[in-house]
Amino acid sequence: MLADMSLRIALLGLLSGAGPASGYDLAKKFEHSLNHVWQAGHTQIYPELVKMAADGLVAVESEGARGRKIYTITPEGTHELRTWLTEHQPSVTVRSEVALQAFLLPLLDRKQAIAVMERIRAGFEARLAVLECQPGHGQALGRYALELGLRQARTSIEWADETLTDLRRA
Amino acid sequence: MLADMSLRIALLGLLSGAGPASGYDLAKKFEHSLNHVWQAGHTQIYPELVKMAADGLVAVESEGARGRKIYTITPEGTHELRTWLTEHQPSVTVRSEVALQAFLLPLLDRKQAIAVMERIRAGFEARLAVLECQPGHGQALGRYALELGLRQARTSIEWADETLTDLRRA
DNA sequence: GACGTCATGTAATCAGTTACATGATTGA
DNA sequence: TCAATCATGTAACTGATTACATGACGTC
Repeated sequence: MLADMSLRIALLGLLSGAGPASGYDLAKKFEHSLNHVWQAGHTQIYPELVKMAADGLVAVESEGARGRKIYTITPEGTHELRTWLTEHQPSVTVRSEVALQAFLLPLLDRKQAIAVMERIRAGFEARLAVLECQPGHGQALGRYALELGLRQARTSIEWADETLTDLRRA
Repeated sequence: MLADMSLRIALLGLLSGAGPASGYDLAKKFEHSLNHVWQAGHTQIYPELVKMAADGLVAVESEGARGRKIYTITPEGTHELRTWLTEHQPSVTVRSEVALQAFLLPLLDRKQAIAVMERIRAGFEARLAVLECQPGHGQALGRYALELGLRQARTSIEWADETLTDLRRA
């Protein structure tokens, strides 16, 4: 078993939850429903599907028009997915440019710090707007993650507002 | 200018905010104060400092005992840092294993889903405990980011609790 | 002298992004 | 016929992790 399985798991999860799909379809789903959870472009997805097929986790169900290849999850793939979900302790490596800017904010003078915080706030606001427009509130896959994203966005906006108040008062 | 400056910026920020330091010192600071914002080990930091010195952003101030090299930020380094802070629009690429598990949770049956959520909750609780023990509440650098981290951890725990209630009711 | 911490580095590998490349189909 | 979208891929590069390697200094 590989060390970092996240991309495979995300792909297996989509195939399991939303049925057979092509690499192209999966890339679209990454762009839309998965974007606040994990990211991957088609250049990463296509080769990964080939490797996963070689490992027996997925199989090409059929080849449609325009060379479209429909992948299905195999029983081994389903097993791998379940094992990861129930047994893998998720790592908590954070790498956030926003948090980094917040971390370094005290290096700036008051006026500049306020301007940076306002931009950060606007970013969170935009993110919240995107999540609110997202379907999947009632949808099976992704509804819990969406709720978490919404709450974190709202919390972040509150934090930005209070930080701005603090900066303006000082 | 490079595309991804985050590691450089983090190093410049630490040198600017906490004064001259060795690669070893900087690696320690990454482990302690920066860990909830950005991650980097010494194997990434040492070569990066060499490149940054070549680019004139930092300079070796002195060489101490045991081959210890003390780096200082240069005026060009300070300029690069300020420019990034005030002008760079932070990217919002999220890659969270926890959120991925939450996303895929509906694939599991009720009992398993509850067990996974309990583990996720425990993870957030542990994270909160670490952040609460962290100094830097009053400290210059990192206090805003710490406050954001604390709020997000608390929000995540609330989300986990309500999700658990929801799962148990169903 | 042995152990732990301080202190620096390289090499191999893996994950992820950007740029490049090709061709089919659909609709204006 | 032209443009947009569908659909797949490769190659080069950058960022990050893991494993390996070395040696100095302090203290028990």
